[in-house]
Amino acid sequence: MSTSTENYHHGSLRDALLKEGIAALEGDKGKEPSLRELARRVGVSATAVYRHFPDKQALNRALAREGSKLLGNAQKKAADTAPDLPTKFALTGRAYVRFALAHPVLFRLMFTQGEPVESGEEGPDPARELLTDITCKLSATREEAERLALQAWSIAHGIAMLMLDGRIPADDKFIDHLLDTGSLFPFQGRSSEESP
Amino acid sequence: MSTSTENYHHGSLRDALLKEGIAALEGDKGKEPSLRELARRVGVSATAVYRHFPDKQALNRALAREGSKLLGNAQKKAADTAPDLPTKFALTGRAYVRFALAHPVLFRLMFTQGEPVESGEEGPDPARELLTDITCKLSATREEAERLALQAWSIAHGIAMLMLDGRIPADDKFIDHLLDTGSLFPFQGRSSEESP
DNA sequence: ACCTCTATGTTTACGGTGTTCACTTTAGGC
DNA sequence: GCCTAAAGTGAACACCGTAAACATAGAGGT
Repeated sequence: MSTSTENYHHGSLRDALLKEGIAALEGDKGKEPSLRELARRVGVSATAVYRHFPDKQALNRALAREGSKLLGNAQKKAADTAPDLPTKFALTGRAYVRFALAHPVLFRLMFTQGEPVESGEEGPDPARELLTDITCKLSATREEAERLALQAWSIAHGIAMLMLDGRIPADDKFIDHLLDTGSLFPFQGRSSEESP
Repeated sequence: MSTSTENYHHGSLRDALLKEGIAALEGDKGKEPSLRELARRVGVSATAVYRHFPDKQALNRALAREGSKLLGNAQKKAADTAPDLPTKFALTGRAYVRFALAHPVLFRLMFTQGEPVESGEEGPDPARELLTDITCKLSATREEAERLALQAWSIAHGIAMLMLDGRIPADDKFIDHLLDTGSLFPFQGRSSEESP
């Protein structure tokens, strides 16, 4: 009984906290759980958390990194279903916004608590890598690729945020309507259809 | 001595709270002040606040509305310096992002605490009105105008948020670089220069 | 002029939070 | 089989938002 769960001593508390933390963030409530609440859920005293994270912010950062992985996977999966690059590009953006709507609290946390731009340190953001990877193949110059990537990111992020904040109807069709920037990205045709 | 400040009994507490609240949000700290802290600053007991706002969220909403006015003014001022519509459009977007960078906490509050999309009720958002006003004149159909407005809003908002969250360098030149969406909006030329 | 009534502000209190500190337990290496 | 360092505990502190009961002052009718 020392393999995984059940016996927190030695081993699993940190993972258990992350797992329960993510689960809590997915919960219907629009609020992130408190440190104490989280400890309660996992059946441990509040202060035990401090054996694994220096403070709540560190916990949140870990959760945010977990979320980045999830987002990266979602986008990768979306991109893999696309036949050509332009479609990959479009589906990637759509997956981004959909992820935000599907995990609102986690998504917010990812950007509120994330690392402060000095990219190097932590594991590289997979979502960002995928994006620049695509735009590099789509653009002539490296400069244009970077600009394209950041502009696309901005649009998707803006749509996601405005929808999360209730400023724009969070409608699935509406996502596509807004993401279809027509002439902005010349390669982006009216080709691909809705995926299920 | 009953005209304005000095004697809170009868009159000015609500306004004083809003004023001090905005001031606190502008303060260097990246954190919104607590209810109690705010009351302390204004020299009143914590519970006195509840005579003017049902709860903290209501106070925040009032502050958010105040912020919207400020943003609206900033954009209007920016738009007024522009000779033609396309330039108005461009400068409006730029003013939006710059406002966010200049008042990060307030800007966040405006969208975190704002009314839930059912526009009607409160005073109409001046910034949004200005934007749709411009895009209506720029687009042929009403539909295209609305789409243009929301797409432009999304880009600006995305840039603002990503910069606030430290995902993108919050550089002044960079704002223009990203906001220049080239062919997206055909009318948008390379005409206008930097404003002081 | 008085008395009253209501709007405004105060004190006290409760449950919740993040975090610190001194302590106990426990698992694994010698 | 000890012993030590890692892992978990409980009490305590300073905050927070909010509720309830109380205090006061100022306007307005009589």
